[in-house]
Formats: sequence, structure tokens, C-alpha cells
Amino acid sequence: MATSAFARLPGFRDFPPEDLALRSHIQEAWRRVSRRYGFLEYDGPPLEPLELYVEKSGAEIAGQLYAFTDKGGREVAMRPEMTPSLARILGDRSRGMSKPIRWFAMPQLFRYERQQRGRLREHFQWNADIVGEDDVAADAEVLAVAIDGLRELGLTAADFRARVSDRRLLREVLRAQGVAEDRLAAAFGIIDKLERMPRDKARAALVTDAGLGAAEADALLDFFDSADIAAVQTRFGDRDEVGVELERLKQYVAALTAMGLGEYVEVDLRIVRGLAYYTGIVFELFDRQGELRAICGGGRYDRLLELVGGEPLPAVGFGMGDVVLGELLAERGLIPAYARSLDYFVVSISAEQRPEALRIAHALRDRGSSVAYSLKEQSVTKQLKAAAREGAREVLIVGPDELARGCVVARNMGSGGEREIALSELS
RNA sequence: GUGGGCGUAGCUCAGUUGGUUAGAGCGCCUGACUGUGGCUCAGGAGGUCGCCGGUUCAAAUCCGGUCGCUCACCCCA
Repeated sequence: MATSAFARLPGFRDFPPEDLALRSHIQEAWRRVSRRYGFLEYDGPPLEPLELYVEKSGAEIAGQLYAFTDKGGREVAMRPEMTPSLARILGDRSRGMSKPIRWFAMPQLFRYERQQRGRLREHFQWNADIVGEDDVAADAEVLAVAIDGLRELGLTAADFRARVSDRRLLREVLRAQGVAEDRLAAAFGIIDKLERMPRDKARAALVTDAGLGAAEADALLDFFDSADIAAVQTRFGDRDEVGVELERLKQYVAALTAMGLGEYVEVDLRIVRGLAYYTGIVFELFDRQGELRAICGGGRYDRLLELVGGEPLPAVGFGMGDVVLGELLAERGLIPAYARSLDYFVVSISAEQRPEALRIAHALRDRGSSVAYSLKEQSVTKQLKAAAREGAREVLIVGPDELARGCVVARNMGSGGEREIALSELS
């Protein structure tokens, strides 16, 4: 509605308290889980040099940047993702840091594209990364963080699943199926789109872009109908190169199973992910209903830090946005009701009690309680209505009779019961 | 960037083949109720009918454009 003279920019959100409550609910859960895993919080600038993204993330991302030329003639971009910033920050200081580095952030990210369901021009994204450890245990740890982030918000294995793959294994499978070295990138792109593409179109793409014969393409498509560990084993288990990669993926799944998270994990080699910098295990989290776009995506990116000019360090991490997650929580009825709350509301019977009421309110605030009172002189009825509206747990009624006896009346707003509190307890 | 659907009060919506001062519920404000909230009752504020133009004696209603929202495509954090 264009009632205001100044409308919001398309794709951007306002956060009045009732909406900020949901965002905080999500972010507090993310932060709790991050700390539980020993991750440290960091942040970076929301505006970065454009070139930080154009080469590193792939052409797809570069085309949809919120970018412009600043007053100093610099080409800049609102950050569309956090990983390049992380790589730069670590590039400057990782040499002096003990490994592995476990960091998390909750940046607001920006993309310039038309908004649609689950996708705005701005969102908050939880990032957690482990840098400096190439063992598959780090990959498992990172996925466990992501899964626990959702569990912390009340979601269960009935609500979402993690689909995992490994680009190294996929590469060996494609090679085994006859894809030439210089066609691997094209084949990756086709596999990534398999689920959104009609089968005959996929077959045609495999023939023209990946250089396969019609029979090979069909065989590959059959394989990707159920591209899990058993399928790989049955089909390509006799090849050593495949076996090595398969073993690592098995360890990955075994680690997550040992943590008790096995029911969340499904191996599916169709998961590739668009970003160019991923080098190993990749994963995406989806709602079980399959109605929403991916809730979370991540993987291993062992070359990125080096590309950005830092110490060559292996790394693995993920990003999880607040928009799709919020939709899933809403669908599952997991958004807590918004309610104002206050420990005390101080009511003055008349203007004469005002100074004493202010003194009491401030004494309670000094003790850490949340306290409010009517800012103008009002009838007791109105003050109580205000107290109820603001969610006060207890109302302190400061009246002449009680003050004369050295006390105030404390009214419990839930039960309606009243008791007296001595002024000596409120100093 | 392409295409579909939708724009009426703060919110959810009604508004008949175009017809006089555009309505309801919820919310908000005031009062009944200047020493006790939730309930009830009475009253009130709040609308360039997204915007611009056209057709017409007459437009919320029909037409065109535009902006916004939304869904899908493209693409994907």
C-alpha cells in the first residue's frame, strides 16, 4: 500500500517489534548453537569492493549484485554472501591463529533481483565455518551445527532433511560414466538442475554439453534417480578412484550417525550447488514437504582463502537464511506468540504519590527489573489498563493510605491477588 | 529481464449491469469508571478507493499506462 509518501524499497523489510521478535528468536537460537559448538562470532563490512565477488563466486552471483560506484569512483557491492569477506579477513590474520578456526556470523546480505517467495533483496544469514582442518570430521561438525540450529527452533527430522554429496565423488562417477575432463564443469551444471529439468531435456544437455552418447546419458540419468551410497557402490564400486571418494563420504555419514543425527542425512549426488568455489562435500537442507526452496546450503571450499590472497587453508561452512526458515517455522506452528512483558508497572493513586512512585520504579530498575508507569497523570483504571496492555506481571499501587503505613499494594496481574510490600524492601 | 494474479480504513475484507454523503469486523481513542485491568455498553477518529490519464451526465466499478505486492520462469546466498 502506497499510503506513506516514502515507501520501502522493494524486497526490503521493516522490523516493528512484533516482527523483530521473530528475527531475534531465530538469531538467538543460532547464536546459542554456535557457542555450544565453540564457534566465535565475527562480522565484516556490509559494503565490499565489487571485485571480491566477481571472480570468486561465479558469474551467477555477480549478475545479481547490489552494486554501484561510490563517490570516490570505487566499484562497490553490498555483500551478497559472507564467505569472501571471511576469506579476506582470515587472509590478513590466519597465519598467527591456532587451527582449526571456528567462526560464525549473522550478516545481513543483499542481492539485486526480483523478489519472490522465500527470496527478498535482503536477508539475514547465519554462517558457520571451520577453517584449517581438512579432515572429514570438520565437514560433519559443520553440518551438525546447521542441523542443530534448526532443532533448536523446534524442527525435527519430520520437518527437514539434509541432502549431502561430494563433488569429488561426483567427478569420479562422471568420469567413470565417460564424461571428458573438460566437460566436467558443464556436467556439474546439468546434474545440479536435474530435478528442475524434464528428463528428455536433461538427456539432450548431457549429449550436447557433456559430450555423452545417448545410451551413456540414459544410463547416467537412471543412476541419478537414486544417487545414494548403495547406488554408487553397486554401479561404480569396482573402481578404485570412486572407492576412495566413497569411503570419505561414508565416514562423513558415520560421524553424523554417531552424533545421533543420522535420520536427518540423505546422500544424494544430485546436490552440486551453484557456487564455483566448492571443492568437496556439499549439502543442502530442505523441508520434508518439498514446498520451500533450500533452507541452508554449504560445503567445503579448500581453495578460496588462497584465491583471495591468504594462507592456503582448507575450509568448510554453510549459510542459512532467515526468510525461508521463517516460512517453515510458520508452517510448522513454531513461531512463539508475540507478547509484551514487564516485571512491574507502578501505579500512583494521585499526584502526591508521584515522587515516591518514581523512586520505587527506579530502585527496581537498578536491581535489573523491567519497570514502566504512566507518563501522565491518569485514573487508576487507565493505569491498570496500560499495565495489562504492556504485559506487566505485577502492579505496584502507591497510595496515600498504604504509604502512611509504610507499604505499597502489589497486585498480581495473572491471578488478581494482592499483597502488601514494605517500602523498606523497595529501596 | 519475461509472464500470470491482485491493489478499498492500522489489519482482514464487503461493495450488485457504472448512480447521490464508500461500509463491516478487529484494532485505536474517549466516556460510563478520578483506589483496581481483562467483560460489557455508548460515542469518536481514521479513506486522494495505489498513482496518472481516458471513456461517460456520472468511475472504487469500464479502458490504457504506471508503481507496488504476489506467484512462476531465469537464477540461486
